[in-house]
Amino acid sequence: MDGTQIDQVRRFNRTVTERVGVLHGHYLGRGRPVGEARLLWEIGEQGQDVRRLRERLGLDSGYVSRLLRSLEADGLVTVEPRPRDRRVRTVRLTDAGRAERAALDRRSDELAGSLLEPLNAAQRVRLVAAMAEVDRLLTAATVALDRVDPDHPDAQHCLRSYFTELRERFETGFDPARSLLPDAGGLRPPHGLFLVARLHGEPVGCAGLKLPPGAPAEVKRMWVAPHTRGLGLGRRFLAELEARAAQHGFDVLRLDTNRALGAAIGLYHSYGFQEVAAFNDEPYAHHWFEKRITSVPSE
Amino acid sequence: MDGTQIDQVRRFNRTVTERVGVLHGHYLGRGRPVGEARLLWEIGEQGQDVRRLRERLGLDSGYVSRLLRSLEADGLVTVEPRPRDRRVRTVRLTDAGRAERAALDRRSDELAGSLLEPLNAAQRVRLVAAMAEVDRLLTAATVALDRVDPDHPDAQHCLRSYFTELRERFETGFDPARSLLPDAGGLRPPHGLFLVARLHGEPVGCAGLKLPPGAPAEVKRMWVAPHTRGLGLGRRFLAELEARAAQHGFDVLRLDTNRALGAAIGLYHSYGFQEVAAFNDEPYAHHWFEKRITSVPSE
DNA sequence: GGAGTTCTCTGACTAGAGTCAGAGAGTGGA
DNA sequence: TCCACTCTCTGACTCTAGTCAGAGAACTCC
Repeated sequence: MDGTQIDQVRRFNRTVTERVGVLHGHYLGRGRPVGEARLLWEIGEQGQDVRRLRERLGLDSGYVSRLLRSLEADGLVTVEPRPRDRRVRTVRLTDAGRAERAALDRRSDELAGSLLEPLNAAQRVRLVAAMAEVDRLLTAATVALDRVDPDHPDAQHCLRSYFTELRERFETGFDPARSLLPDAGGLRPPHGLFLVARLHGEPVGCAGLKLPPGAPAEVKRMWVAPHTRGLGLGRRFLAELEARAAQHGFDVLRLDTNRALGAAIGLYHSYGFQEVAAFNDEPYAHHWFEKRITSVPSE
Repeated sequence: MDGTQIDQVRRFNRTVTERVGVLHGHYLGRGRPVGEARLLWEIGEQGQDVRRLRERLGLDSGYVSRLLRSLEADGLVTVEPRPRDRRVRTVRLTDAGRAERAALDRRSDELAGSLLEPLNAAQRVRLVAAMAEVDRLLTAATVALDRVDPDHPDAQHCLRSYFTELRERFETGFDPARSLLPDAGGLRPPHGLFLVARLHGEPVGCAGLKLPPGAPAEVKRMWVAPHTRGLGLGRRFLAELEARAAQHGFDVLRLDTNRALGAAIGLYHSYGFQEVAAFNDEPYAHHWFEKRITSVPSE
């Protein structure tokens, strides 16, 4: 990361907060405090529990409560206890609330339009493409990789999605029972670990690592949610797993994969894996890969 | 401007205000209200008059005064009457103020760094390039074109810069006295007009239009400040002049230029001008261009 | 020297955006 | 049934970021 890059990022921040920020306050603020507008937005068409709103917006419970009272007084929302658990309260938009939300929506469109308006068609295309790129890369930078137990709900969610996808993509379908699965404890310390990637708290990918004593480390069950592909997450998982395997003193990382997973195979090649002879008899595998890594035993 | 573009701009706005905005408040806000920080920044190394600070930041005089009192109480600035006009007061940073400003600067760097930090080298390069593009195009969209009298200080500033540049770039140098200049009134109504481009209030370009009765309209003295080249300003000037000439009922737009101005010649070609035989005996011209335009007499 | 102007400052207010410490209703398990 | 816990709400504050209406000093022009 060099000084020129930092300077460019700072220039970008200044220009963007100036242009977008000023217009944002100007358009969206009209007549309604930003806090209320955000809330109105976050409630959505089907309503939300108050606690969830609080989490999503990261606000104090007292503050949210007060905002809701104000929206309620304006007739934009109704707040009712959830039948099953009457401590939890559910917020729903009234018709007036829906109308107000649509108005916000329109203003948001106007704001976007006013950024493009002074430009000619060619410039618009370039601006939008550059914005998409910035958007994608900033999003990528927001994804967090955390080690969790494979039984954690987020891990389970990813694994279910992973199996579903394999079932759809493998020519032969996929039955976890037929596959060489690590035993229950295989992906938790001390002989393994499991990572999930999260974007705004939602799980969007996973990867497991087997650390068998006396054998090479092995990547298992790497999966990235379709809507977050193209952010370089697969590569980041590999780098993280490689670093962790190295920390545990391993000097070879390997994995097997199915020929239907073309993008993954491309990734393994470009990340420095070499194709090797079959090192196991996984029935769903067509390719086996291996990479020498630099062991860095922790002291 | 289509819906997909609007959607992408909105996604961009959301991601950017989230990432940049959150970090902005977090980093820069530390210990000092944003208002004070902005002021500290705007004072700069050599100090500033209070009125100018007010203008630049667009703030109420009472508010600025109070912010200055607070900075003064913290020993960061000194405020003194200007010797020549004791109504105007000049703010200067103390050593402590300079240190505080440097700390803000560092935090700004950290903020920029924290956006890049989670990315790998290739992604950083792509992000920075995309940010530069967004920055450039949003800046382009901020430039305003206004009609002014050619004697207006902003117009004069541009014209002086224009002549200086011609003097440096023409093989033969440039002496306005030898050139075919429109007479004093030539670039003001009813037989002409003069435009300046302004970015944040600063003049960054100009272009004149002659509207001689019974002859084609003519572009004169088009100039764009070096630091704003590449924003499509030249093309925007031409489009604006063409539209205005058309409004006045002209159906041909022409201009002459010197062979040293390669970029301009490229622009004229790509904008639809055809090279024609010399239509005047301007001693500094090597190329003459003409474009048919659609006359739209105002009713 | 006086009138009108310019510039800055002070006092009095307002709105938004939160924070913090309970209170009270509701739930689940021993 | 009781106890601990969860969830939401209320009251009492705080801090920013302003706005508005003069007051008073300094300047300019006549």
